[in-house]
Amino acid sequence: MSETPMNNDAAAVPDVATPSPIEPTVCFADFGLAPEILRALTDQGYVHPTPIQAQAIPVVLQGRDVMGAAQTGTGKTAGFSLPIIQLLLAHASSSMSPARHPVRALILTPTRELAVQVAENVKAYAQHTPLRSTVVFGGMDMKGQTVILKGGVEIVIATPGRLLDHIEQKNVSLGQVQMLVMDEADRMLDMGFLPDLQRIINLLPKKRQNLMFSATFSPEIKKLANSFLQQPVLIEVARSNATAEKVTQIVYKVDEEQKRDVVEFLIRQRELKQVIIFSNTKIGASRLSRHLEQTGIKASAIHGDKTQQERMAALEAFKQGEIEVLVATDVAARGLDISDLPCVINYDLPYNAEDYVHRIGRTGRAGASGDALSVYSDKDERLLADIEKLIKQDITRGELTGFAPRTRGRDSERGERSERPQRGERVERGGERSERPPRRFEGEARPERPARSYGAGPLPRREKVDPWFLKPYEPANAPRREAAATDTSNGPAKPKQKIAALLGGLPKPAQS
DNA sequence: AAAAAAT
Repeated sequence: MSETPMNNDAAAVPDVATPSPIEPTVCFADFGLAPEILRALTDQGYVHPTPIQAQAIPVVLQGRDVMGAAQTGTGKTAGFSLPIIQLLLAHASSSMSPARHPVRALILTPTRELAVQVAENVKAYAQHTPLRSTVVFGGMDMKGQTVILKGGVEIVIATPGRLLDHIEQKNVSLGQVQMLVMDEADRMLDMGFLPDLQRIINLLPKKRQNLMFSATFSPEIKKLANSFLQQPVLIEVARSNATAEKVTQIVYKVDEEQKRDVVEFLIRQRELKQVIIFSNTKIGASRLSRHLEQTGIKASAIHGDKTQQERMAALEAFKQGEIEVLVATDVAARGLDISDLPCVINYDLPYNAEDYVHRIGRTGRAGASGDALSVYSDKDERLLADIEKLIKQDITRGELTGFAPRTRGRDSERGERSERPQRGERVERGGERSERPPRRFEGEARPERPARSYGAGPLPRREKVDPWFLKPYEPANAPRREAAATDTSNGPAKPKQKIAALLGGLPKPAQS
């Protein structure tokens, strides 16, 4: 409910149309929220809180720390931002002076997109209040962010790295922060943000309210919670590893080379107009997206090699319905506010079984039904077994009735050619794509490839290229991030092993 | 074995 619904048409049912039948009907008006906040909620047509909101809002208003187990789409964002706004409102200043607008609430998120979404929600909820909020994240010019920070804001939503950058440059001070939110804390640990988190937390006043949200409860998360939450109230909405019951899951076993065509077939057969396809690799996402476009399906890729502008443009185009297919890496698996999709497709089975749950959590939300389709091949049997073990259910094996594997004559050459990574090939830019007519490479050399890349003569036979070769060269002995290492006595992203040490020298469990 | 994030 806090999350903006995908379909904004008037006929769309609000996320929370049906309050739990056991509970008496609760309204936002029952929480004693300020009229300005209720007005913002009314503006958006929200009346009834989701379960997590109903639980979290009163607890946060009491000033208690919270450990929340909830995924995106449960209304978590409103669950913490509404009471935060309410609490800050009690001492809001209407003065224009920056000094009167110190940062009082800090919300940290693992990914940039999530930060933007949370910020949009906060802004909407606080629109009738004098509270100011802003979002800071990497990949964008610092200047605009700096101006806003220096102007004074009460609520900052940030990804950790860029926030530290601003702190170091004295663009922002966190000495007055009263409330800290760590959203998707498990994800932040996975991504090696712990050292950054520690540095940020060290800059906050000791006396503050802490809210931590996590989709899973690994031992690491529990340690983190113990280290900085004070007698937290545990709020749990749905079991973290439970798959939504309304999601119909089907897996299709196909030849590895056919995955692409099968995905295309599924999109056409089901006439999918809003679907996310997950790929395990950035390059795979780009290629599949390009292939779909060549077959006339409006598609775009989103992953970490895209510029921030491209990522935001793709997301927006998808939300607007300008593109039908968003091919994504796991940048979009969690947190991203793309929900209520009728269908999600796994082009690759995720290496982490848990990610499967997160991926298919994009569909079948709020009582709606959804389909999660996956294609896999022989070599993925193990991954599938892991997934089924985690979700404790067998997934239906689907039959591809009507799918005609392409018997390619010379056509196969085109297929292979466009699939192979080209030397010097870059991830395609979002902008030029729409203007580019579908192209075929009927065996001819791509015009833009410089001939000297391969020297004179026929193209060398290309063996199966490992995409990692296409990464920029990094000397193995480069003294990477040494400064950061000395600073925190912790290197970069070495999550699991270092966590115990960071959390205060807990005795290591005796195991190898 | 990959991806995400500060540059």
